[in-house]
Amino acid sequence: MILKKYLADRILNALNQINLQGIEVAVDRTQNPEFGHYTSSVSFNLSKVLKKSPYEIAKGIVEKLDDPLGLIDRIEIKGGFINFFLKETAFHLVIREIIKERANYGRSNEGQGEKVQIEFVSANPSGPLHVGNGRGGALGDVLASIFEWFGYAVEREFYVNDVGTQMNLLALSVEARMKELLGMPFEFPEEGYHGEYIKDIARLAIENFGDNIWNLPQEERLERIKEFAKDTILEWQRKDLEDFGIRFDCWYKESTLHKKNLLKEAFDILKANGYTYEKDGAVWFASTRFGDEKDRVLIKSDGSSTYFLADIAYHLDKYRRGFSRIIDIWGADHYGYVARMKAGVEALGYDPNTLELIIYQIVHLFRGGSAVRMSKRAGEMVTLRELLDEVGKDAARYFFVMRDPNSQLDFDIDLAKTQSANNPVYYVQYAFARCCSLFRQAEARGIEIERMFDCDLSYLRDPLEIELMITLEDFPDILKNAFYNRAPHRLTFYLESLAKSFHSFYNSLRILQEDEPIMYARMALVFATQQVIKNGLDIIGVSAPERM
RNA sequence: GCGCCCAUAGCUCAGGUGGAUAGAGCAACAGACUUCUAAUCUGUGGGUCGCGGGUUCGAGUCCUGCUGGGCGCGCCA
Repeated sequence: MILKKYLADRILNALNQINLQGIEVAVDRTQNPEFGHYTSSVSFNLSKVLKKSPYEIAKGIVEKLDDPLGLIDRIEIKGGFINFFLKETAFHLVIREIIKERANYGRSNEGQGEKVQIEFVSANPSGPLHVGNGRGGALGDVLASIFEWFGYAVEREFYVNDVGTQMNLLALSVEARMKELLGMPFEFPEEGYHGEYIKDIARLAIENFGDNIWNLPQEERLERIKEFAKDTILEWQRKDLEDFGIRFDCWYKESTLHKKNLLKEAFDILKANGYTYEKDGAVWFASTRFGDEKDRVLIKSDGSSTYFLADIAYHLDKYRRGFSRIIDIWGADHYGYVARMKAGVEALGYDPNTLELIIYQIVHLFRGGSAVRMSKRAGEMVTLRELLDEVGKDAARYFFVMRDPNSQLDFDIDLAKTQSANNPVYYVQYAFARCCSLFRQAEARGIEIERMFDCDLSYLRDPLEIELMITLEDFPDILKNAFYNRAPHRLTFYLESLAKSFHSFYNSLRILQEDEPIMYARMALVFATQQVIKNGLDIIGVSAPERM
């Protein structure tokens, strides 16, 4: 980014001299070496305003262009594009920058410590996490890291729906399985949870409670079973997420909202603002006034509140906790709630633009080339735990963030498991391990590794070296791109291209050798590469193994 | 029926704010290890960017109408 920024600044400077301010200048990498290292198409954008041809404008800009650091070798104007050919010394600045910044290369403080909350996963405590939760988890966690890299104070939060009929159903389901295991007559609840894990909980519950539980009145017994089942499942989820590399700053329980009387408070605000009305014995929220398709019920005719009201209360609480930006990450099946949620916060009096809803599409698992069938109803979901046990944390995280959240994800379990070139995770990790191995080798040979930090980089001039340096230069830009577009997958694509660049370089140019000036310069390049791969993998939450 | 997402090479997918000849991985084929890790590299072939219009210097990208697939449209949670 330092080079692109430098060139953009040069153009801005030149535009200033012809009295043009506030223009957005983009400088990009080129696809074709014929067009130089970097290019800008500003002249096309200015052509309308200035009523001159792009070529004339480009010429005007180039005439006024300065080069205080002396990085530009030559400039060509082709069809209005301004093509920059840089001297090799320009790219050496990138290496210097990385050596200076190290683990901070790519960071920015533009968030200035602003408080941001990202809420994700938030699975119901009615069963183990499934693979869909894995995608939401990886996406949320990586986005959170990216926000941190941009200087935001990020809180990761998990919302626990520990209230409502589903919890009662859970208790009834477990109780039934307990009776079954004990050989007692039992009746399985109509809409109960059928998964095998219910039997596991039942087994644990029998162990935990002993025979005494059956002496309690049913209501109390179910209450105890409910608490036990919920805690057991939450513990499973917490453990799964930890093994998945995710640690939440806060597990926020819905029951807390009730204890703090926040549902009533939120309701009163909506009412006071005139957005509620009664109809058919229920109380409604006029969300259509904020663009929702239809109005929504807040309080049902039986007097109980809806899940939606709890959600409004929850968001009220989020704002009160001082977050200036709130991000909810939801699966595609929750898309229908986006409009009403936005309407909710707006009706509470907050700027709906500070609430961001990120929707990710569903995950399909593939094994042996065919889709793995899953049925939520029958409780036949592939759990996150099973996936983790099978493919490991690194592959799982990488694969989940590998795709645009807007696209459905085909997760190829076989591919994630292969320890070969086909697996992009290994490909990237291997590049890192190679760097490490090289420094081990250097150490074994008694090479004074430290000398690379202030060596003469002018020996880096091979096209493969230049290409690698240009790729390294790109990292902060890619990160910015991933940040602004909430698109972590751009990072995985970048890392693969960086690894590719490195492997090509490594394969055809000798690093450790007799010629010391060349050796140290190349070692510095390897060091920079190693650092950037590490930074990228850190953000994704994938390990960078020193040996493979 | 309505809303949203998706459609790019045989397969899986990249292609912020419109920029030059649309890219990568896999698969296929042909090559490269006495030398720093071959979990690597080099080369070849492969395309009506779902279809039709439109906007403009320029469209895979923006608008519009279709087609096909996914998700959602409860006083469920």
